Order: sequence, then structure tokens, then C-alpha cells
Amino acid sequence: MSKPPTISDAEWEVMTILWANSPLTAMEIVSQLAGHKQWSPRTVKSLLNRLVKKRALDYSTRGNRYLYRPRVTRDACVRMESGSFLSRVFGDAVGPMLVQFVQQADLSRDEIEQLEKILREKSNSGEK
Amino acid sequence: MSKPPTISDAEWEVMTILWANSPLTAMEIVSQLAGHKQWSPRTVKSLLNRLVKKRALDYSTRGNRYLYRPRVTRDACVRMESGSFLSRVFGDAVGPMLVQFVQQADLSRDEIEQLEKILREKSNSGEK
DNA sequence: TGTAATAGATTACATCTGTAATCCATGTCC
DNA sequence: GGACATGGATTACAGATGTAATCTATTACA
Repeated sequence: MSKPPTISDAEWEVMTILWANSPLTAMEIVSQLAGHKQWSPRTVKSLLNRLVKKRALDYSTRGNRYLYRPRVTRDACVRMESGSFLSRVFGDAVGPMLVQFVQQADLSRDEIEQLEKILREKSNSGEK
Repeated sequence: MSKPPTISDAEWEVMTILWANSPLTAMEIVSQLAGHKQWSPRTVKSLLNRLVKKRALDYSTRGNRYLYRPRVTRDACVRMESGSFLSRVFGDAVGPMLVQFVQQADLSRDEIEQLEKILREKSNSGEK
């Protein structure tokens, strides 16, 4: 599997929708974005075009519509992005990165407890 | 303290050097970069100019040279970048991602304690 | 059946980035 | 003193990005 292309911020929004649920037509994507983005449908079309050109998306035809679907997995893209961002900012220091993220994240009580539990276990099982 | 400006990949290299040690002249920065980057000194100058314009750097004058120094802390920039990275890549699923990472990470005792402390604080300050 | 809405394709255009080159003043070496 | 190196300032230029508008074919409503 070849490495995924670079996906920009705006493009990421579109991919997110398709990773969650595909294939979808352009209009369906537009509707799903409508909630939290004020993009004109034109804008979304442009993004779709770019993503197809980048080979991040693929489509088939249904009548006169296109049905878009991802050609790259979310996982692969996350790994890529993580690679560049994380290595830039944190180098290979995973610990400080997690500290930073946990500090910033908006966590639910459940998640906090879950994390605390994991940490307790880790600390009992004798980490260095 | 105003929010830090956006710092690009290439710019980040320059900032990293100045965060570690400042003030420095353009030439000193060029030398320090010489190890792992094949940038022409022109390129570095351009980056310095942009960073000054963005108000990420400041300079004073020594003779006919400039002495550059950061105007923004590394910490503030890391916070910014992390924020946009997290929300872009993980959207509102930051929690599960952290759980998974923490589970897999090889953490030192210190880091574990640090994380536990952060979580305690978060849980006290009434997360939802 | 004509006309407007929609679909996808192409084009636009300003800003940011990476990566310099050019310009002008000064400092330096012979 | 003259030519060259160096410093900072300005300009360049292509590719990526955000954000559309326009063009053309088709579809669907009045």
C-alpha cells in the first residue's frame, strides 16, 4: 500500500465524513458538513475534486451522480500526520506528548477514570 | 498574552534553535542549522524575516548585526499546534485516542505520576 | 416544453510556504 | 582605493490551500 497523500485541514473534514460512512454523494457530504461548517457547496465540490486528484478518494457512478469513497484508510493518514507533526514538535518523546495532550484534552469523567485506571495498572506492573 | 502566530514546518526549525539558545545572529542560526538542513543562508534569512513579521521573533541590534530572540514561548506554540492537530485528526474522539495511546506507551514512573496529577486536577475542576 | 436547479469540470484568486535571487550599504582584504 | 564578501530588505516564483465563481450538460418542476 503506497503512502497516503497529504490531506489539508479542510480536506480532512471531508475525509472524516467519508471514513465514518461511505459511499456518499457530494450532496450528502455537503449536508453532513452543513452542521458545523459554512461552506458553499462549491467549496465542498472543490475539495472533493482535489481529494480525487490526490487519490485519497475514489468514486463510482450512480446515474449521473458520483458516489465517493475513501481510497486511503483513516489510520494510515493519522499515522502520516502524526509522524510529521509529532516528530516535529515532540521528536520521539512520547511521554511529554501525552502529558501535553492529556492536559489539553477535554475529557469526560469516564475517560478520566479509565485513564487513571490504566495508569494505576501501569505503575503497579513496575514500569521503569 | 496574545495567542502565538502559526509557525510553519520550516519556521519551526528556526524557532527550535532560538528556543534552545538565544539571542543569536542570523549567521549563528545558519551554522546551527547547517548540520541537518541544506538551506542556503538566503533561505534562513527569509524565514527570519517572516518570523519577525509574524511577531514570533524579535531582535535587537549589535553593531550592524541583528540579535534574534523568540517573542513567543515554545510552550505556547506547542499548545496551539497540539490543539489544532488533535481536533483536526481526532475531532471529538480525543478521549478514546488518548486511552489507547496511554495504554500502549512505555512511560517512566515520573511520567505516570505527572499524568496522574493532571488527571486528578482535571477531575477536581469538574469535568463534565 | 421551456426554464431553473443541480451535477460535475474548469478556472480564479489571494494567502501561505518552501526556497531562493537580487539590491543596496558596509566592512574587509590586498 | 577598489573588488569582493556579508548584512539586512525587497522581490520572486511555484505549489498548496481556502474559498469560491463560471461553464456546460442534464434533470426536474411549472
